[in-house]
Amino acid sequence: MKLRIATWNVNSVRQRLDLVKRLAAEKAPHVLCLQETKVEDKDFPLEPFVELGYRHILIHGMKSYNGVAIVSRVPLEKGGRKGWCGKDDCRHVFATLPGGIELHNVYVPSGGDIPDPKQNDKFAHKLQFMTEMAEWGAALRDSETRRILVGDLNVAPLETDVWSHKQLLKIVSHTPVEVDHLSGMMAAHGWVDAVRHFIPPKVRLYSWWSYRARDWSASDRGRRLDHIWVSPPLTPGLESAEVLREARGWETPSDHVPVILTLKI
DNA sequence: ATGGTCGGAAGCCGA
Repeated sequence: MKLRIATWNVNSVRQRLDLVKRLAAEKAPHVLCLQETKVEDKDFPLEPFVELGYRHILIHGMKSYNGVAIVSRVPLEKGGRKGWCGKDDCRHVFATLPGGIELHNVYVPSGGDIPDPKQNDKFAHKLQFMTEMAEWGAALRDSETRRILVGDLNVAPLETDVWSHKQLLKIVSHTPVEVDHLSGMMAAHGWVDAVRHFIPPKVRLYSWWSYRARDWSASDRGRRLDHIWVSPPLTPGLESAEVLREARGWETPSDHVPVILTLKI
C-alpha cells in the first residue's frame, strides 16, 4: 500500500484545528505528526481528529510549551514517549505503523538566541539533545529495520535551506556547530533525508517563515527546519515528497508548513 | 543594528 505521512509544527493545535481539517481534505495523509501542540493531554481536542478519520491517537503534551502527537488513520502499535537530557518536556512520541515501520516524531529544542552553549543554557540543551539522539540512533542501527524520523528539528542544514547562508551563519538554526550535530545525528543511524531525495540540494527549500515579516512571501526569508528522514531499507519505496509552502498563506497560519512524504510499504 | 508577531499563560516567556 501507499502510505502518506505529514509532519507539521502547528504552534498550538487548538488554534489550528480548521487548518488541520484543510490539510486532511487537500492532502489526506494517513498519518499526521504534530509538534508544538501546547496542550496538556487531558485537554487535547480528540474529537475533531476522530471526525477526520484519525482514530488512532498518541499524545504527549504539557501546559503552554512543546507537545507532540501522532494521529493516524491506520493502526498504531507499540506506542511510547521518550525523554531526553534528563527531562520529559514532551518532545518525542513514537509508534509502530502497519508493516512494522517504526515512526518517531520529534521536536528538537529551538536553542534560544545566543549560539554559545556557555552563555546560553537553551543552546547547550539543543546540542545535548542532538548528541543524545545521535547515540540513540547509533545504538539502533541495523540493516533491516524500516524506521522514519520526522519533526521540527530546528536546524536548517544546507546552504539552500536558508534565505542567506552568509547572513545566518551566526544565527541559531544554521550555525556550523548545529549543522555538525545534525549531520552527526544523521550519520550515526544512516538516516536518509527523504525530502532532499526528491528536491535536489541546489534548490532552495524552506518550511518556516517568521511571523515578524511584513510580507513573508515577498521577503521570503525562510528556513527549512522541518524534516522527514528514513532508514535505508525504506529508500526503494520512496515515491514523492512535498513542502506545502502555500499553507503559510492560509488564514491564521502556523509559522511552519506541513512536510509530506509518500512511500510504498 | 534593531525590531518586527504569534500563543499561552498570567501580569511575561518562549518561539
